[in-house]
Amino acid sequence: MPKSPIADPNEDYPRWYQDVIALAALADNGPVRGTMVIRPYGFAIWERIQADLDRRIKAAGAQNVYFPLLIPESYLQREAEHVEGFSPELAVVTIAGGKELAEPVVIRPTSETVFGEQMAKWVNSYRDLPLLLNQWANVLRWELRPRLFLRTSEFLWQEGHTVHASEADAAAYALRIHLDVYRDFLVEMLALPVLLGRKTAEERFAGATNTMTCEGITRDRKALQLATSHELGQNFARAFDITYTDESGQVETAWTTSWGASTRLVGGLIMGHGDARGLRLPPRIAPTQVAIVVVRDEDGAVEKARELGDAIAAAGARVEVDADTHTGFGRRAVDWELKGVPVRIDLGPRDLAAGEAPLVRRDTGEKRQAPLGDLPGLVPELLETIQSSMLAEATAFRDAATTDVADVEAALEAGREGVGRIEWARLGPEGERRLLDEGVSVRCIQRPDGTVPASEDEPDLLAIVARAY
RNA sequence: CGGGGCGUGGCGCAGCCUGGUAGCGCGCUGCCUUUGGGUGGCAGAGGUCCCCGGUUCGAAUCCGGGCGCCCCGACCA
Repeated sequence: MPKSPIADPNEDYPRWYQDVIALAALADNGPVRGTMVIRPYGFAIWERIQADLDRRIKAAGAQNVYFPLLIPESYLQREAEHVEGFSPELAVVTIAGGKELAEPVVIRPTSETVFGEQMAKWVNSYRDLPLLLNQWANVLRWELRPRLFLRTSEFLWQEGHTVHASEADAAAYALRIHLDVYRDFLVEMLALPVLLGRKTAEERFAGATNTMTCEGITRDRKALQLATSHELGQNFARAFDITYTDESGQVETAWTTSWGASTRLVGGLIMGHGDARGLRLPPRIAPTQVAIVVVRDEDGAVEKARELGDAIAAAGARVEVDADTHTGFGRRAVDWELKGVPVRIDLGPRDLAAGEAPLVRRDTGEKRQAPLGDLPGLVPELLETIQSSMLAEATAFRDAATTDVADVEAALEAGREGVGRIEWARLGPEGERRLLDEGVSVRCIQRPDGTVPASEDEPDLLAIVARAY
């Protein structure tokens, strides 16, 4: 058993994720409080997340655009709840070009307002609708308490902004994004089981009429909001005068939505799957899926490793050959574990002589001997096994952390320890505030079958309560 | 803003109480050794001890003032 450079997760969870992040060499703290420098390996993970999400967003019909970083302060002020929600965390530029600006500009905390202003110009007729836009951009929120990846002041995300002719159409589209883009991505790619539902009025996005969430569970049994979709009603359409002429010639106010997912997903991935030895990446998102570690450069092991690597790559896996033999084997083995690479193959003279090599799973640690010739056939299959096994493990973990309860005090207890599930009718806004006082929040309300309710007033709804990052 | 703590080679820290040549581990450079789970050895480079002022023959250490950072809580994707 090698010495683990990472703290025992059972000892001190709050420190643990920092260690996992830092030691796995994904990111550093930035030069300004709360900002973050993402290293090449961390960014490779993000790029795969971004590429897959982008593909799904386009499949849902949205187009990519790019909007300004700086927003006139007056834009924010047009929607009362929105300003109120974001004012405390705005960074405001008051001087530019050496002169005091007539009107300060804020660095975007989110772009509803600039999109609103512009979309009003682009929407004239019902024929222009729906208008489905998305942008990949960085935004800034001066957070009181930043945490690497989970809540940095500056973060990179995707924000979608859409305009619709009717409330029903807007609601349907927000839900479609929520399920087909976010939920499917989280489950299929990141192997993270998610709790779906609506936010309570207390937790809703500033300016939204409905906020939907995908809540993940971290290994320390806290909730983490991984993605959200908002129905904005006509709040922004009214504030920015987004109107259209309908088929009968009537001028109507439109309905808008917005939805986003950020670099927090990398944090969610780390927190959802990491263990005491570092990252564990689900194969579909892993930049490198297979590391072939050359033990010693003897008997042509390096060449053999490259040939094997090519053969496995040809079978469809992302392979890296580690021929850095002047670094000790143990150190390199630990490095690949830290980086969470799903499969490792050790190749040295002994294996070449025997014609078989150790095939090691990162998720379970399981090691088995496999004939070299079989590897190109075995590996892709093994990667899929790991992918589904990690989802099953995370799901079982979440279920084991979840307790059904029947009253507020029990919900508080369950929420402190993990996830509590209680009938929303029994909790209610008063119960919610009681929990909030103790650091436990209602993460979402959902139907008994786990689907997203159309309103808070449906019968039999359940509230999911937990501590949150 | 409330409560704790810390500023000493790149990183992590000791030294401070009781003033007297600035140390340790990791990392880095070179050579050798070892490579199958974080090898071992030899040699070496690298520091305005956060800043300003004071006390003193002498300050990383004592005194006064300032600045910065981290952790816990309140705000939040």
